[in-house]
Amino acid sequence: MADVYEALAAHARRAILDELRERNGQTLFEICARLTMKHGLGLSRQAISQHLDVLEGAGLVHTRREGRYKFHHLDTGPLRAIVERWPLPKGKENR
Amino acid sequence: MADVYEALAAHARRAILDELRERNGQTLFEICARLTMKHGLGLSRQAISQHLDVLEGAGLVHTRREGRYKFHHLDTGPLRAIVERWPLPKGKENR
DNA sequence: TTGACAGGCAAGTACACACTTGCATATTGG
DNA sequence: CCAATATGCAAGTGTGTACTTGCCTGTCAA
Repeated sequence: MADVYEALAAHARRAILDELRERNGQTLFEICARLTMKHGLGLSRQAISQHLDVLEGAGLVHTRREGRYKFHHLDTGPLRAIVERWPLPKGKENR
Repeated sequence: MADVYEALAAHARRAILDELRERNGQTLFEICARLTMKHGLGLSRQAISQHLDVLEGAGLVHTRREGRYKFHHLDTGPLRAIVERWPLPKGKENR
């Protein structure tokens, strides 16, 4: 299981998280299309699939299989470990 | 200026942040010694120095020069960008 | 069934970066 | 001044990993 920090290290993976935050539960092909269109990333399907594996390994993405579709869901929970490890300065914890 | 995500990607840099959280304002040599002792990392001085440069570039560490000493201070502020970009699930924002 | 669609597996390539080695620069104490 | 301390600079090496290419498996509709 890869750690959260490694998962966040790649620009493409952060873009995927952005995409899932905007529209949760997308399939691999949807993510491919939208990443190419909106974020201007020209990545192959396999590249994105590999990134999704890393994100899932870090617990940032959960998947749900349905027939020939596989839907990807964002889970920001693991990010809490970051701000718990190095607490933020007081004043605005709740945005 | 390197981004926060890249800065957090390396295990050694996270250990340095841990060390600074425990005892703020350390010099390079102090960090070297304590990393070797407590965290069991066998890194050269230059390696740690390079890591500190990255952390400073990401705004996670600020430095203060004083004679031949250079003190390193932790700043967790940039971490806020992470939880603002992908908000945490409701319920426990303030631990 | 056949064909189209959605996804998975595996090996190869290329570049980034973590780490080292060697030398140079500044500050302080004797 | 001289030696020790604390740090900086620069080039080289090697491994990890992001990305590609090629092929295979599974699901649905006609």
